[in-house]
Amino acid sequence: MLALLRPGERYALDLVRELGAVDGMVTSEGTIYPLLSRLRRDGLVETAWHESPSGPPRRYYRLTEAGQGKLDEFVGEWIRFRDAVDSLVIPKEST
Amino acid sequence: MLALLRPGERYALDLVRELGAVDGMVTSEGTIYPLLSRLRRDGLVETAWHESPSGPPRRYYRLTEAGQGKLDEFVGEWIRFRDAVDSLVIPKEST
DNA sequence: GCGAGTTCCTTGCTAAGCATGGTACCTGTT
DNA sequence: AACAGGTACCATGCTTAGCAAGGAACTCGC
Repeated sequence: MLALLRPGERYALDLVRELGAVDGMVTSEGTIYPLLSRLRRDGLVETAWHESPSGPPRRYYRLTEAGQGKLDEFVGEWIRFRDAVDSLVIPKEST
Repeated sequence: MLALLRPGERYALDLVRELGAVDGMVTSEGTIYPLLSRLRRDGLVETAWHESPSGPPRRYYRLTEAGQGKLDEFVGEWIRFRDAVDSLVIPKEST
């Protein structure tokens, strides 16, 4: 989620659609809205309302400093976790 | 969990220690006993009691056919998920 | 027969995912 | 002006998972 916001601000439904388009990812509004609320509560994202060209106003989410830091931290954890799972899950070659 | 059992049968505390020794992994008894029970309930592992050289008897877990299949299936999902997260999380180079 | 080490498992709290449903705004049509 | 359809927000309620904590039971050495 935080990574999706790195390039710039986005609104919720847009994020849902983006994730849905990525192979191997699953999400729905019921997941994303509570998640974004938590990120906001924890100060990792900020929001601002902007008008929409077609519909009600949108709440745009933007990374904070803390959010950027948390993302960097997560990337490190992810790399370690990923490599750990790889080492367990992918059979070693014995050739 | 299933991957840890691929090489052969193991008992629960042994699995906890193995996971604890892997960098980036966290577990505890409170997590894996319920997990192993679920795997057994779902027919993905079988168990057998063997005596221990030092303590009460141990319950050894072994992959079933179904468990092997589930593991293979998971590996495919893992690869797709892993690559999806990588593509989102790791900044692309613009050089 | 008692304490220490080992092994098994359960209970209870908390948090997350997600389907569902509900509200509000905007625009175009009648 | 009403209303229908699309867009966007968010909350409720169910289910499940993780995990710390605690408890029972076996074995061995003293």
